[in-house]
Amino acid sequence: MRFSKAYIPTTKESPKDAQLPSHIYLSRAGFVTQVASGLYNFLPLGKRVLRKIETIINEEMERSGALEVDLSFVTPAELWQESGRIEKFGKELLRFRDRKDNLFVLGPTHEEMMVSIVRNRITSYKQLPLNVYQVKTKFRDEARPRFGLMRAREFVMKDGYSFHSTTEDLDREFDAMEAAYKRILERLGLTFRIVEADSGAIGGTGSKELMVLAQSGEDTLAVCDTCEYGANVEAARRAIRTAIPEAPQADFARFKTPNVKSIDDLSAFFHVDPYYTLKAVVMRAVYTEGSEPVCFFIRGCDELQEVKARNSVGAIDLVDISEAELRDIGLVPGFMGPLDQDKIRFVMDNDTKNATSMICGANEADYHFVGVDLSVMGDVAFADLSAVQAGDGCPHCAGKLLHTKGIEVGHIFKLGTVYSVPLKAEFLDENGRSQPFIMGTYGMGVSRLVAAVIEQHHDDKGCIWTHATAPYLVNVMVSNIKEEAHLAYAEKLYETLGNNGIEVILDDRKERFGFKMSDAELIGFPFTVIVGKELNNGQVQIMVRATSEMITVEADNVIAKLTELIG
RNA sequence: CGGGGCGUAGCUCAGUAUGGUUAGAGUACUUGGUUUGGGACCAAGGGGCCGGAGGUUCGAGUCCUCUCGCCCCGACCA
Repeated sequence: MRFSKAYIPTTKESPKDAQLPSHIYLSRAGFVTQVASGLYNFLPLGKRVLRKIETIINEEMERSGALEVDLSFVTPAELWQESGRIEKFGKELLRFRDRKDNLFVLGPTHEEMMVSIVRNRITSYKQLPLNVYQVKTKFRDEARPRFGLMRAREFVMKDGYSFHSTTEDLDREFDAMEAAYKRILERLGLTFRIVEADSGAIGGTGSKELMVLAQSGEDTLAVCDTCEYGANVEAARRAIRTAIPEAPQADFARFKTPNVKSIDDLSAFFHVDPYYTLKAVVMRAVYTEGSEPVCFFIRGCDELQEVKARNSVGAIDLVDISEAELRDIGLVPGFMGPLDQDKIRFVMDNDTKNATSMICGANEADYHFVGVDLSVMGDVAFADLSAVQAGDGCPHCAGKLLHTKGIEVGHIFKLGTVYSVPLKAEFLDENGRSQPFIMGTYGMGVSRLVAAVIEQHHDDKGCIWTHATAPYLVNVMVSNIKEEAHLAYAEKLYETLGNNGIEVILDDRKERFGFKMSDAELIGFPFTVIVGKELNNGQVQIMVRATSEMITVEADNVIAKLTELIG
């Protein structure tokens, strides 16, 4: 491609709405333009990057035996009514009617459609397993699209679905998909972690997220500094604590603690480590039908992890509750404890099981119990409720957990029969009995990956594409096109590189050196060959974008050097 | 969906508190000339329903009401 013939509208100014590096640079360098909230146009460069990612995904899917399909973007609403998700998705589903007044939705994901193409066609265990996928535009009418391509309403996703007759076979495929996804991200040149994720309300038996590590990531991860363990904080576990503060000496007693309400107050009042205090957090748990207040007890040194708390009671949501409401129930804010407490449902953190020497509220204004032995609690609900903190021990090795930020670019999920049962998608097993398909689902955000590459690879000058994602690997830049010898050399180099299968662009624009250099850096081609005045000495320079290195090479040795650099 | 902010040239923004020449700058664009290794300079041009509707006024980019759009924080996000 010749730059002079290309359509690459670069700008000096960033769009005022852009915040993230990926959004700023992808706009400034002419990869995308915004159309409306959460809607983007891909210009020629952006489209090339998108296609490169898709190609790698397709190659790895082919390699792992998955079959590509392409399902209708517009899907009949009946399918969504059948699965019950039309209510669950709510306003995120963009609905509309056709001329015959039939209701349709734009597909936000394709579980229903995928099940529909398989059911009644795959009817025997002999036809299983099956793994089908597509790379397709999706639409979710997000309440708040943001961060450019990172959270758009219209986006490109690879979504795959596998169908199995046994959970063992699902496990095998799940592992195969994890390996395939890992290869895809490695080929793209990204630094990532595969982490354990919250399976959430959808149930299923396991899910993992693929997280591209970047400061701007929306998810917080707990990762081990020694082994491969990593988890979304929503699902992170930690080793049983070994460094335990010295226990306070106290017999069980009811102690007057006037106006001592917070953990800090309590800890200061008794000169005791917060580890030995019990924190009460009351929230209203909202269920599909109805709601109730629930009290979660954790150690004073811990923080409640809301997703874990929500899962522990099977709620779909937890909302804050006012002190006035607590009083109405008969609770005493600041002095709540689990002993002799029958006003509301409560759940205790696993780490409080059999805890001794504890201080907790006495459910009476200005009184706490000290020297509490929680093993007396016996048969109450325990669950993992607390948030993993930086420095906590890894559950798999002796390492420490650290917090880091990640961009969720993939999510693989063991669905089990969550969709096949309501959609009545069944096959006959070896014994001639009808069974629902056991399913897995494997998603990857293709357009989000475009942004993720830049979030992870940029500097203050612009994009730094990895070799596999670059719109063009080599930019041949003619410093001054009026120098006929320079232009002629560049033309020849451009042609030769192209003939050698290297994706190359020739910057033959009638612009000045600085202008073209800035564009090369903003766009982020991995290598720019500068053909300019050095050519008079028989030399050219290669700028390596990632390192800003300038390599001077003999003019007739450029291809060899580039080949070496590309590796 | 709650809270906050912003809509003026292709883009980035002044101008709006206190209504009053022909609505500005930078950049981008067109033409001519000079320049040519880090977003050049000179000159001459084109480009605006001041988001939209209604109102107040002799007069509205500016004041009032309504509306639409976009961004940020939060809630939400199989």
